Amino acid sequence: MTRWLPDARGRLTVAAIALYGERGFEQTTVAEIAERAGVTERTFYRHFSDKREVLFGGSGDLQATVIGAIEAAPPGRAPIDVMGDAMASAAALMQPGRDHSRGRAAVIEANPSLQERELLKLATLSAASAEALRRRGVPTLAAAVAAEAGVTVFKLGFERWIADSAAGTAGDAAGDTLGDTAGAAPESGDAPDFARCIREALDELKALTNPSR
Amino acid sequence: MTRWLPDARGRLTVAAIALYGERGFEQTTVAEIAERAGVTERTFYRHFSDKREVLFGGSGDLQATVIGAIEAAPPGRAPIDVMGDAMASAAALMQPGRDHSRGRAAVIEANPSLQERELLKLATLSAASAEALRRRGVPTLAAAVAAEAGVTVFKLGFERWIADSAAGTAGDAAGDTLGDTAGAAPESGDAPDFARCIREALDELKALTNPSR
DNA sequence: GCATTGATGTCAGTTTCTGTCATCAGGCTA
DNA sequence: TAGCCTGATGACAGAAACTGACATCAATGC
Repeated sequence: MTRWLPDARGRLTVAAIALYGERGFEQTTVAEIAERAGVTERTFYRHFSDKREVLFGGSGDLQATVIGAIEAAPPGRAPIDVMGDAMASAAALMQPGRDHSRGRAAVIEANPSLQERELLKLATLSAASAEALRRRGVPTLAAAVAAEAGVTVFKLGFERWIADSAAGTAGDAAGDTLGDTAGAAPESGDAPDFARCIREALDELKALTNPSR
Repeated sequence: MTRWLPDARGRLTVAAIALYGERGFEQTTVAEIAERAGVTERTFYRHFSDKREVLFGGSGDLQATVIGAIEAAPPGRAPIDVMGDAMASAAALMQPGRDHSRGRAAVIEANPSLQERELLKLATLSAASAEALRRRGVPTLAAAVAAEAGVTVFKLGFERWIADSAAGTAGDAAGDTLGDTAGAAPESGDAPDFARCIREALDELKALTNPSR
């Protein structure tokens, strides 16, 4: 007979996201999260370093995927394309969890203190990616710039992936804060493909820095 | 007769930086900062939203300078150069406070929670810069990318400006984590010029994204 | 003179986060 | 089977970060 229900960490994550969404991050106490998950407040802090970290439990996996993809890239490939491919492969893993990602992003967007944490995670990812590129022989500055570009592409692609396309019926183009409406949703009503969003963002970034051809 | 000593905010800032440097950020309590500044803890929180914010009191001025420079730039100038000039003009204002900046940077580098705050400030600066570029007629995506590049250049230039060149006698080249030793210090023993560091970083970034010529 | 204002003090209270020790199911070994 | 770890959790105390409410009183303006 088990002494406790399994996967306390998972229950804490679910409870936290639900409560943050229902009543807001600041209006939720750790004690409430713990209670809904059926554990003690102390147990929350054994699984997560603080109240924000519970929203970023997947960042380790994300980084591992990206770094692995960089290391597995063919030797001759340009750094920026290595980054693009790596981000696209991470995106593919996230594709099934689009609803989860949307809810999470909405919570983060509403709270500067969560944005801080997200920026730190992305900066860490960028630094680790640059280091991985360097191990492939890319010079220091070029590696840092390519890694930063890759993270930027990830952000841009994520925004498009998450953007409310085909939420209701067809023809809803309101709330498009990014200027032009993108493709990336072949059939109206389907969820857009994250990896494709990233590749599109990368192409546009390339066109921008190399307008001649 | 004045009821309180003037400039409580300034005294709090000085006290905080001193204590954070002496015994570390986490080992310092707000009560200690307030005591050294001759005020109560409550007054600290009237001037700064939290314990970290006291290190970022100048970020408002920095952003105002950058945005002002963007708006004052000649109409035809390329967005990336507008950003470079804007960052250089902000750098000029910071030049006299190099020692202060170094101490502050050391404290931030040692504390992830302060790095978070710094990343948020820089992201805010980037977003505001992009908005200012957009008001000049730069398309949305190009504005965002140029602004991001400008902030990156600021970071790179700052690292070089702060790097320990000519601390003791001549010929000390240890601790150079950035690969090649930069110029930017015409006479050995002088503090490097921040604006020049930024222009150099910008030139290298340009060379990187446009290797052909 | 006198009311108003604004920066600060005072104090109680909530919440976040940490250190420490106790508990006890499951697994391992004799 | 008995007995000893181990690891995850509970229980509890406490420091420190922050907040809200009200009081104080020099300076300012009428």
